[in-house]
Amino acid sequence: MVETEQLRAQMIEAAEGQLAASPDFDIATRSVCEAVGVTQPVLYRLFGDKRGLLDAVADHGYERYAQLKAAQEQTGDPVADLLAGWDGHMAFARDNPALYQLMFAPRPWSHSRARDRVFDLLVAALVRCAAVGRLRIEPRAAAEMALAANVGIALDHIAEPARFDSVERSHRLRDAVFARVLTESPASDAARDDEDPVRAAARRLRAQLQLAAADALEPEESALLLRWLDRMTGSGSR
Amino acid sequence: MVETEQLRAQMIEAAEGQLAASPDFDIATRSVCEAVGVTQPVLYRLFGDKRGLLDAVADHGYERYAQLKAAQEQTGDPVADLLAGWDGHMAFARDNPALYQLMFAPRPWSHSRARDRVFDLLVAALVRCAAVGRLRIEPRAAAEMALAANVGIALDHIAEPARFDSVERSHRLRDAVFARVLTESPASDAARDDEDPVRAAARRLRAQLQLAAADALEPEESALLLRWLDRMTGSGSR
DNA sequence: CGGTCCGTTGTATCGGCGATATGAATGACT
DNA sequence: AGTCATTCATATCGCCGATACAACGGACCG
Repeated sequence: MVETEQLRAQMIEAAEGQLAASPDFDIATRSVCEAVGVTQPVLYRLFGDKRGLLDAVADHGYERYAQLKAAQEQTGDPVADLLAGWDGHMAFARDNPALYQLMFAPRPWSHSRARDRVFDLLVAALVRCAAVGRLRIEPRAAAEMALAANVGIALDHIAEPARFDSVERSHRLRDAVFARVLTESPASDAARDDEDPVRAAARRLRAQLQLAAADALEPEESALLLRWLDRMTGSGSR
Repeated sequence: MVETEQLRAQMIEAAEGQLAASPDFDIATRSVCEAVGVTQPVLYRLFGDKRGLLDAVADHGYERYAQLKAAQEQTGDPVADLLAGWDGHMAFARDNPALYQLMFAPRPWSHSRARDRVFDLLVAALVRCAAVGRLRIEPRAAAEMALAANVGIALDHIAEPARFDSVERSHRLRDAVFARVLTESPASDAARDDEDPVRAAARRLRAQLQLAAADALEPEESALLLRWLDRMTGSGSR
């Protein structure tokens, strides 16, 4: 039944369109079914219930989000990519406010992993920064900070789109977060004065290993090495 | 008609209680009316529609928020009050997730000014910091950054309460924002440059310990540490 | 003191919603 | 060709937000 998958896609697309058009950020299952010419039980067979449909819409929103990110993160400088990623996130929220809220605002009983996948995308971008020695803290901790701040300012902007200095506000918060997350200059000198240089070197090696596995080591050896590096860098958060 | 205002308060209280108990962060007007023994038209006369009721609940939530803030922001150090305000905001979100989302998540056509009043509270706290020369940027710009970041990490925490290092995450973002917002040391102090960094760090750690106890230390150890920090920061300058 | 008028309340109901039971229809497999 | 499982459409249920309407009650005025 390939047609089933096409029908799923059609209903998700219709739901997303109606969600973007709806002023109250909500849709009716009846309306979605009528838009694609099927009856309600079809929806409940394909998605379980309304929440299942919304989860599918949120996951589909991640697909477009990932495409937008993949289309623009191609610079050689990972730090520039990171800053551009913040602005791209804001642009996505501005262009799809209802979908954005569906993806990033807490919904009870939501099974959508859209936010986690965006988190993983951000972690990858931060690991690329760590590989060139520009990251000061663990990538996952940095991603938690940056994503939370980005979502916060984006929801703020959705709630009050009348503000004129929204870009400046966004950049002020962005720079504040990344000033604490990133190092000032390219770490040709890897050692910061107030930190253990051994620890910094270990962190950099771990980032490199996350980007590309070490060919010279067996998988078991790599796993043990990563555990050692975790202990050396004191990463409490998984 | 004083009874009208009492009825309003009763309905708001009932709505807030049912909102906190409801797992889907939603309430039914019928249920609220039954809880206080009135019929539905009464609700629509007092609040206009369901959104009016929710706006009233959000504004009432601000009252409790303001009481919580007024109860704890009484230290002499405005910077310590600011940091404590961040943690108090997180505690409010943790204890009232549904109410918090009602107050701070974007709701279409919402006329509640709860968020703006919280913003004003934050501006006032930042102005007090500026009064002692600790603020680097304009209070309103600083409040926009801090509130957006605080809401972002709070909503993140509501969505995934299973995280264990939530306090560390919150403090990381908090420190990142305020590091850009605040100056390192009192600007009125002429000898700012030759201030002992150890003393500054000790002062900062003492402020941290006043906000939240150190989990890694025993109570006796924390007490001894506080005495040491008092000696390190006490005499000498200001 | 009594009548009229206006605001308030309760009853009943409307239209829409999410979700589902149930019989008809379709297609595959034996 | 017949049987069975799957899928679909009709009809419906229960709940919700919101409202029309008439009965009730008190205030004001003659």
